[in-house]
Amino acid sequence: MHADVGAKFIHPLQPFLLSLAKSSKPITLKHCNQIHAKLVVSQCTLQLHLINTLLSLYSKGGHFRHAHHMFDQMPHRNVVTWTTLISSHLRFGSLPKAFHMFNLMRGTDERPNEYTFSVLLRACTNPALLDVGLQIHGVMVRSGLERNKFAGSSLVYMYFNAGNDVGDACRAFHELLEKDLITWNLVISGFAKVEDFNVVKRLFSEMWEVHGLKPDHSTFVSLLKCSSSLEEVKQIHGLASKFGIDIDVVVGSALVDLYAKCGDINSCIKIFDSMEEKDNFVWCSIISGCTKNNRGEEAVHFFKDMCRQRVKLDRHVLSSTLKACVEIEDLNTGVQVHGQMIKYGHQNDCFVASVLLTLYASFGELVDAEKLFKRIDDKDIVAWNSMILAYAWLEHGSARCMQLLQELCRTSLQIQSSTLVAVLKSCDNKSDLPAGRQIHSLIVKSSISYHTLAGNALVHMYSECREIVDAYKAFVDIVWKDDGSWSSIIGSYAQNGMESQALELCKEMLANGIALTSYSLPLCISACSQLSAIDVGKQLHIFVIKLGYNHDVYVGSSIIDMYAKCGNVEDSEKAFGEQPEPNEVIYNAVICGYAHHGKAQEAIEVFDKLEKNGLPPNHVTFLAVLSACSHVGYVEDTLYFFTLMVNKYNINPESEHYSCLVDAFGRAGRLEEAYQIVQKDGSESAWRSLLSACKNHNNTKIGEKSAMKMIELNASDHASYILLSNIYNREGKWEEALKWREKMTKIHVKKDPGSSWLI
DNA sequence: TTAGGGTTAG
Repeated sequence: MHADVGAKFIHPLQPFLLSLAKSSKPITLKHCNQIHAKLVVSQCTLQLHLINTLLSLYSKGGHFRHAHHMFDQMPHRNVVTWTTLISSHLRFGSLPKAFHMFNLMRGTDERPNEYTFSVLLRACTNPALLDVGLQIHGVMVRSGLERNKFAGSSLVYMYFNAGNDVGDACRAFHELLEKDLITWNLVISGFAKVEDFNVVKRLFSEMWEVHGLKPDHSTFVSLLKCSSSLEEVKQIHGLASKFGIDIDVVVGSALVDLYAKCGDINSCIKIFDSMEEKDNFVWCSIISGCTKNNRGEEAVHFFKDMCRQRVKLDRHVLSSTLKACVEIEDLNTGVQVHGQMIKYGHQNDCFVASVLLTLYASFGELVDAEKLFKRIDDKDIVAWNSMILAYAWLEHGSARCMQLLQELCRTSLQIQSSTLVAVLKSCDNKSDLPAGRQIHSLIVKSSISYHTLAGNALVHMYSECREIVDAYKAFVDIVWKDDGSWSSIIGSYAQNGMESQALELCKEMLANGIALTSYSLPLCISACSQLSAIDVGKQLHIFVIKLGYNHDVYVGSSIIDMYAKCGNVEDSEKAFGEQPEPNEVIYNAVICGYAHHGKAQEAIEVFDKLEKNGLPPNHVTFLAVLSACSHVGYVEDTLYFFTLMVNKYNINPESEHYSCLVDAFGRAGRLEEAYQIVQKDGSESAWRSLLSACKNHNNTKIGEKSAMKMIELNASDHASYILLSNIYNREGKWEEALKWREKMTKIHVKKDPGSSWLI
């Protein structure tokens, strides 16, 4: 005779202990020890129900070793003691120890009850543990607890999550002797996970209308989980309001998330604002919801609100905010978030650090990105992908990408197709072709070559490496060609001098039922520009209007450029005038057009307009306006814009900018000044401009220097030899002239035959 | 006294 001698007697500590056990707050070790001491002092250590409660307090507070130690010291144990400790092992993540305990228990007189089975089955919720779950099911049948409400509903849960057939879960559900709300919710959630909206709706009606069980927040969350359209979300939202559950923090959070996924950001914000209680989930949902709907600024705004309200930030909120910073290119807020990461101890968290790494890398802060990557605690495949992508953005980053890929192969992580796609992005130069081919073979080996994304990346890589035949082969291999696949191959042809073939592919794409998009349209339109194919260009322009892409800046700028290059300045101007919100790319296109047509005055006027609209001109804008001015011999204007670029806009002049300046001075015959400028830059193109000016102004002295320099920089360029020999010819220095012509033949440099053609 | 369902991030 032993245990629970005072079981019927209610000890003064019991209500207190129970209230602690029911509380959701974890209890400190000190507090647990104090209670333990009180039980010892009041000689209650033989009252098993009190000791069991204390055991569960130790376990729930995370004081696992103390719980285990206490268990070892206990002279008497009942089924509750064993179940509590098994649950404690599972809470701590040790499945083998939990099952070991279960086996030890079966060696005693204590029989497992419905709670014991429930705890064990809850641990078997992944397919790898289905066998274990089946064994427990067998033991349960022998215990006669299979149809028990608790044990049986855990069986339903196990089959939904670990099983491969919802039929097993349904059978377990129908066998149950008693079904409560939680049991119904389990089966509804099970079908919601497999996105069977019709079954979910039928179960919902049966539960409420036939069995009279009132749905709760959990039921609605499952209903929301499998709704896919805005209409369905609105329906469920209405139903939840009827039951008065729409204000629940969990349902509200799910609603915010789903409205965002359906693109109805206004409803999201409305629900968010109406919620009295806001937890981290809902803050995270609103922040990521805004980001998903291209409202990154608002996402950042919500984050700052959250900080002002001194809400504790978790890893979900931090990573969502950082994602918004990446989208809107907001480094300042990103740095603030970094501060908060350190404050809350999340600086080495994989989810958070991976996005911060991407943000730093996108601003070229590679050292910071690398530091973050090195410190990430348990790097997962996404963290590796982020770092590979960071290297891929670098110029000549392929070697580092390949090195990282090798390191990754040495880990136990499974490489994803996105990993290889990231490495392929770094192969953007002819010299990267061997690396690109290596990745191609890896893609074939890992049988993802038929994946659309991997195939598109291969086409793009071969195109960047100027291997058009291989690009086309990779394109042919893609089983499901999407808009991206077609755009990649059209771009590949258009950018490698095969514009008419690009337009043929465009026709083929349309015949295959793939519509023109904002990606493929600019490529096709610019192919027309190169070919001066104004008729096709006009047809594409009609498509643009029909499909509603006329306000897209990429499409718009390609149209402006196409008309200008085809010689139709009026239509180019008209297309410009139709842009509601022109950005700098649109302005650049029109300025370039004027430059092509020698309309310097108009180019300058558009430049002024751009500045007045508060848009920052970039290096392309300056190249356009400088070339417009230099072509017509506006020396002072060219100099003015060059100075403006350097002094006001802090743009470092590139060789092309210097060449324009040299060209302007050269055309005006101010060759000494031009010569001074060329020496500042020293590029081939600047010397070329100077040489051609010398030829036009018969300047032998500087011309000779320029040609020599040109030959030194590029010995295989025929132009310098010819220009030099022409200069000597004009001077009457025939022998010199002949010498340079002979030199040219010797090193197999031949003058390109001139060519011109029109469609 | 032990147990079961739900929402968020890269």
